[in-house]
Amino acid sequence: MSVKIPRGTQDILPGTVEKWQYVEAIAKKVCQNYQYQEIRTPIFEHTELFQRSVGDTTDIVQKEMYTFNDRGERSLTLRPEGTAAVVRSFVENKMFGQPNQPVKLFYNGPMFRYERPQSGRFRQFVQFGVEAIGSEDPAIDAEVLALVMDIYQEAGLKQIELVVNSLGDAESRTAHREALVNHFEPRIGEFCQDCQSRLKKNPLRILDCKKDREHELMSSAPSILDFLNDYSRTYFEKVQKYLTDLNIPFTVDPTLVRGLDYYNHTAFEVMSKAEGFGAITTLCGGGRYNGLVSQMGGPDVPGIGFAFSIERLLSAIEAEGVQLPIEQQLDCYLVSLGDEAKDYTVKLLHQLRKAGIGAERDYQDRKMKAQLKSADRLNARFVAILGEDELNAGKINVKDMESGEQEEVLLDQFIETLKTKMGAK
RNA sequence: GCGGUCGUGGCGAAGUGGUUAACGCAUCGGAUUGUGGUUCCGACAUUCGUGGGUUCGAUUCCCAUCGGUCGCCCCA
Repeated sequence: MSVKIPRGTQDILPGTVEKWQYVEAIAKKVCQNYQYQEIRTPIFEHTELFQRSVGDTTDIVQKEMYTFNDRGERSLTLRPEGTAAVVRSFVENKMFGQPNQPVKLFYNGPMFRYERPQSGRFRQFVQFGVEAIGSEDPAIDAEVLALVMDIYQEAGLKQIELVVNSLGDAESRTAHREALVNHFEPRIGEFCQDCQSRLKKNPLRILDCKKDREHELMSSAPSILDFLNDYSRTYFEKVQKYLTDLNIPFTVDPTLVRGLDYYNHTAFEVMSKAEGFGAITTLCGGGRYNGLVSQMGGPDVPGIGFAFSIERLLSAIEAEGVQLPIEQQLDCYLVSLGDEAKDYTVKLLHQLRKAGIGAERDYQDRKMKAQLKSADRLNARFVAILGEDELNAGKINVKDMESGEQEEVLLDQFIETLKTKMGAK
């Protein structure tokens, strides 16, 4: 049996790759408008980087990492997310010393998680992400949120929802967590298995359990928003004010949790509301990570960022029925008949291309009818037909595939004529 | 890590324990010795994911395995 593609990975073939190029170009363009610059970091990092930043107890670190030892017995890991590496690079390259702060970066590249594939989930997937490191101004939070919503809007998505929450600082979170445990623990036996394990791991998750949604303890559970200290609350209110000023619709969801340890204060998700999108509706996740930079050995500078997967963006585009303007077109298809003409076509084709004209020919030695069929399939605007008769007369037939009109021109004037015709259209 | 479901030509998709595995699309050839997108005719799976078992005989039944797909945990 032949070797097949590894589980959870995919080939992106011509016909589909154009969609990727299109949305990636949009994302880069929007980042340029917001003055974010691209950063490229390695596909793999020292395992320790993710253990320390993402968190030892998270699912990502505990069961989803592609970890291996290299020949020097170093433990390396294919990156499961982007923020850790960007922060590592920020510290390692001393970007905190650059004149313009915050440092505003974006990245686009493959991430790897060992999981069972399902709708919207792969083992290798591409994340486009943004990080703004070095500012703790609610305005930068709003900017980052505006940025991602801009990308989705430019991509044509309408049925999306921005959900925000504040996780507060470490102090607020600890107090809230304690309150949650106290609230649920006495009657945790009435909840599902998942919730029972959530109580210790991440009690906040109990709140968005699908099975125990109706339990009376749910609605009476303490909200994180009641545990925010003055600074956290004011900060969150300012972020919301700015979003409102920017006319960016959003909803506050006090049960919104982020899966990685380093988040605090502003946390957010963008969800798709499109019909039939599948069980996983999160398109984008992000939040603030004050403290991560210092934890990685840098100065105590704050940061905020997000990441979305191109796969899910494209799924959302498909679910909403958005048509991307990526029609392929060919300027000129060269039809040749007879050995002499075919030989001549080699040169002519090259001349066309050098003149900036997209050109193609037949390499299967097929009949004229079949060559025209190919031209049609390639969506050729013009076809140039060169047979023995034309060649002997120093001429070539130029056919407009839309009107069907055909004109015989001198070979010497062929390229100029074609350019004129193309410009006229 | 757990569960549902599926696995037949390039694609979509019928089908049966038994000598030739429907059909549609696509492709290629011809009708039209040099003119496309329409039409007509013709060609196109020693083979039914892989391995094993039951059987006189399996693509069809059973088991295992791999993979797709959908869901759970979790997440982009």
